[in-house]
Amino acid sequence: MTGRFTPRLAGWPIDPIVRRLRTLSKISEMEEALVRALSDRRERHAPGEELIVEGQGARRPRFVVAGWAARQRVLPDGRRQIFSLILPGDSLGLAQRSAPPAPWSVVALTALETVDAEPALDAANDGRAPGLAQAFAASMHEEGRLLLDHMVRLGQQTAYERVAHFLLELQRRLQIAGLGDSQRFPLPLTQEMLADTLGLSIVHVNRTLQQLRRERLIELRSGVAILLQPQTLRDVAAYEAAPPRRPAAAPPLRRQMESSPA
Amino acid sequence: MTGRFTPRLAGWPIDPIVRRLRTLSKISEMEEALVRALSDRRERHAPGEELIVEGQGARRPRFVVAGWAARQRVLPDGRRQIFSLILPGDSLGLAQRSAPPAPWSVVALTALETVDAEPALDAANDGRAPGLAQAFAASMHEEGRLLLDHMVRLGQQTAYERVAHFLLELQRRLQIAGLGDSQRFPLPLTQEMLADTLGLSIVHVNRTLQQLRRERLIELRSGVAILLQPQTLRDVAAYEAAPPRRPAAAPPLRRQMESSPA
DNA sequence: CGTTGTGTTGAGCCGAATCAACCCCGGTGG
DNA sequence: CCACCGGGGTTGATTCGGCTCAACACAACG
Repeated sequence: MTGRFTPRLAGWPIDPIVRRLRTLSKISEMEEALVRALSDRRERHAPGEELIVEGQGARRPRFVVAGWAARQRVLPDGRRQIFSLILPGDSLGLAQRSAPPAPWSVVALTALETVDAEPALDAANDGRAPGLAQAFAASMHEEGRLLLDHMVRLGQQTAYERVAHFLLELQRRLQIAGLGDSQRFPLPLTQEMLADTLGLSIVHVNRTLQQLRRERLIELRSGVAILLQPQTLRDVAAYEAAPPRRPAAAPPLRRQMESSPA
Repeated sequence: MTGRFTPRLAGWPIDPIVRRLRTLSKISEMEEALVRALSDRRERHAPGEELIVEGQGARRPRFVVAGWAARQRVLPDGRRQIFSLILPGDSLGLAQRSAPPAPWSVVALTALETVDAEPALDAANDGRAPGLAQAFAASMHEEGRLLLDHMVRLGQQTAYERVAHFLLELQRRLQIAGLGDSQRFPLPLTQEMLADTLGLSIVHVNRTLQQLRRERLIELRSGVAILLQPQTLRDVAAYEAAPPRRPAAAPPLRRQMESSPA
């Protein structure tokens, strides 16, 4: 389904999770074993299935082993905004244990495989797995950072910049999970999903992707994306993978907003 | 500075904080006293001052007593996106104690007054103030919800909807803090700040506000906003103050994105 | 009294949405 | 085996929301 990238190392299906956690914190042998043991409670989800329903009490925390999901909200008139994509190795509902009803839903975009993260989370919370605890904390911070990145895309960037920036984000995240390399990665999204993510129309996503292909910056074939010129993409998208460092522009102000009807 | 709304009850300057915490959780007498005692460590900030610098280690947690601030990021080319406004009663850096460098900055938009929240946070964390602990947790969830609301505005709504929706959010938050009522509230923002918040140009913010005034939905005078027809605004903005409840549209899918160069 | 910041207004342009076909492909069922 | 169907991708024509540019008004301030 997700192409040649997904299974790869048969026998180590939860590898993406371990790989990602390792980049977030130092994980002990015991902790890794604990995570690998999660594969017991595996679960499959069909595309379109809602793992978290907006306004409902939280479900149990899960890790995504394979497939993609989306955190989203749908407006009364049918418009939908995808807040973030949930990729293999990502967690889901970690912070929602004693939380109020979620103001968003999570739906499977592709065929999806998850495992119950509760045992790992418990171990982290009661001090048995400090490495995991730190990794989970880091994971939640990363999530927040990605959310803000996305907000900048939506609020400030052009379609061209948005697509470039978003592809770079996917490349980086998927490489961390052990899927794809510094250029190629699986991209099992329809243009409609991309549109709902990036706040663009389907047609315009299509044309923007074509422009990027025409300019030989990217290549798209059968669910696989290739960044032909990652650096050029980073330049056009003002993409910075790591926490940036700037001189800080602090705009002052004097008066308040006034209105005089002309 | 912020007009007739800000000081009001001289002698109870941190009232907004207490009011807001009360709506988030049940607060005991002792906890309230603890919060009121924070006014010791008051601090003033000039407009433009950066309370949190992007990429820097966290500063201590604070409550805003009076004035407005913004959580924002500035792009290399000068564009800036304001992620959220921080109003009187709001907290600042509650979750950033043992956190990595913030991927955003916080700057004072008006003259600002804050107090050190550390004593309250400590009391909440070590079990002395369970009510505060719950209020802080709720506060962080609220913050996340507002962030997602904002993302929907940026990604899916028109300028007209965005402005209406945003004004409604401000009205609700300020009323909770005890500033303004169900219609009027202080609005010490320049149109440029509004533009950077809503992802619009200054000129277009101006025209959109004028349209809302022309249609007699709002009124703006010397730093005070009045929602003349809140319900109409709610309708046009698809605004829901409380966690919504929908039938859930789950879009299925089949194939992956394909590309055939025509 | 100039200067600066903010709000306002008009003209023109452009990025992106909309509308409407059409193609290709895989699946289905007669 | 093939006609049909539906989802996804592509394309052209057209519209339009929002941006840019440019000027000007007004108030606060030094």
